[in-house]
Amino acid sequence: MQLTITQLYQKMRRQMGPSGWWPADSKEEIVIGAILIQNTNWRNADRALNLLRQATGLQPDRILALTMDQLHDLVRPAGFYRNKSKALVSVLSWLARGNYDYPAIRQHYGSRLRQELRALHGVGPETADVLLTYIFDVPTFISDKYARTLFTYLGVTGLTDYQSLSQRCNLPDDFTPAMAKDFHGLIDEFGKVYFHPRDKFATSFLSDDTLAL
DNA sequence: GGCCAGGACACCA
DNA sequence: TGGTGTCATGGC
Repeated sequence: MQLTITQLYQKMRRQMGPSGWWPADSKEEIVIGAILIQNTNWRNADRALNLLRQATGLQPDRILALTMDQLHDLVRPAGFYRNKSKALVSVLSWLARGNYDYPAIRQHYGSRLRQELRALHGVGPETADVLLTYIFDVPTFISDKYARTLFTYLGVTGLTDYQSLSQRCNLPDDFTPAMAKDFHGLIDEFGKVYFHPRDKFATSFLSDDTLAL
């Protein structure tokens, strides 16, 4: 069957249930996790997250009070620890300037919020969209590797990099923040189950479907 | 022992 | 404006 974005979301939601994404106890934990997870498996990112939790309770001001050597040691298990430490400092100190008042920050920057996020060190196109969706409640389609693989699986061609899909896929206006969060979670959970390195296109409940963008 | 994981950036032409 | 190299760890 030929599906729209909304129909695809509904079908995945029916088959898989709520994704529960992003699993975290606070928005600050999501911000930190979004940086630690970059190009890294969750096991390693979670190790670093737990080291940071033990050391600081994941309180941004306590993280910003660490020396760079201390931060490096905590972030190390996640890999790219120099880059990620620098990214944590740049993003958390920017949020600190807004007193971690996310609605107020969103209000202040308005439609320029994404470009402000992109200007922070360590925030590329994907992390910016993750922060928009999960921190600022701006429903955004996150065209990460799993999304591109899924959409290719559904017959969409030419999805070579992040922006190739990002430019073509906007969420319908009726997508709420909760739906956007859930949709991304479902896409990534689907990818983990059905897209293995050796068998990228396993049989699934979407095998007979195509997608219309 | 190579490949990969919920990317981003510096450098270069 | 794009293409390529680098950043790092741990599991399989």
